[in-house]
Amino acid sequence: MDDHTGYLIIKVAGMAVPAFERALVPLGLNTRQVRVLGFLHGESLSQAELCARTGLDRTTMVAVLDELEQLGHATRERSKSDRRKHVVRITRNGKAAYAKATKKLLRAQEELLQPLAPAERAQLHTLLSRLFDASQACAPEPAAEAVS
Amino acid sequence: MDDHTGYLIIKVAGMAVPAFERALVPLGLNTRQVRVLGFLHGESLSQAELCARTGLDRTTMVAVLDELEQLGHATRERSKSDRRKHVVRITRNGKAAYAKATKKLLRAQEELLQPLAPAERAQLHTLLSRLFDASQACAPEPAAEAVS
DNA sequence: TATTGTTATACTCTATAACTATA
DNA sequence: TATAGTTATAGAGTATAACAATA
Repeated sequence: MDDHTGYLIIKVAGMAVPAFERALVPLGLNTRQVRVLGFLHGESLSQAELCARTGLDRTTMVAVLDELEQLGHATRERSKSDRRKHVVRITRNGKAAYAKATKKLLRAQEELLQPLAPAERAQLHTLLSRLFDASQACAPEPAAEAVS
Repeated sequence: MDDHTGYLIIKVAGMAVPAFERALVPLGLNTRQVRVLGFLHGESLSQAELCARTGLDRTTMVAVLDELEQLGHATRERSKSDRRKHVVRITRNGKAAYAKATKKLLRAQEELLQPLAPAERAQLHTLLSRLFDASQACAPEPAAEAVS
């Protein structure tokens, strides 16, 4: 069973996940927090919209935003147009942290892919993209809108 | 961040894991059980040796073997040479179940890799092998011996 | 004293349901 | 009635420690 491609994918991912988590430890962040910050980089979103984009459920999102707020990387305030919603914004500190995190993650990825030549990395990327895109084509999600 | 290779690997693995688990549902098995059965296919091993090969810890192994024993796929008996050890053997039923499971997993893999042409699948396999082997070369584990 | 298998415990993740406030 | 956010709770999964039997 160990020589199957599907098993290899899972094994390599099993190496990647802790590598990325480790890379963020010096910043006091985890990958979930960085992922949420990434979606806030360009626009402010409600928690429900963040859930739709990240795939996290709303109870998890509450915890992640509690953490990001405490770190000073994001803020929550009531929406003026719909007072049920919280507008989540990334702070200046949050943007700086996200930039640092991106660099750390890229370096971790470099290390992970180091056994491959540049052309091979591009090949791998293309092949994985094809697999991922094919699965996304099956279950299309409507994009969420930004909020004021 | 979504366009990074490391993230793609994790995403594709996130598709593969539930696909494999789903493929085994009709057999009443999970991937962990099948993985353990695979190591028993050729030889009988103690629980500690199974742990060394599968990477599962010994408390988890107890639970997995309880399940396999109840399903009639494996047996435990005390080793004659060292009465602390349990010799774990796969049964005839267990071998049959493992054969069926392997077919199911292969079919699930076929489906997962269906977006790629045969040559591309081979390419993907080679690239992932290189990444996996490189990581294994860093942390070599001594192989466990069989037991009577 | 160390090792094997076992049990008990705790801790993390995740999923569900219930509650509030707003619409 | 439905939605957004929150809280509480229960379940699976995993890791740690303690224990009995054996070496």
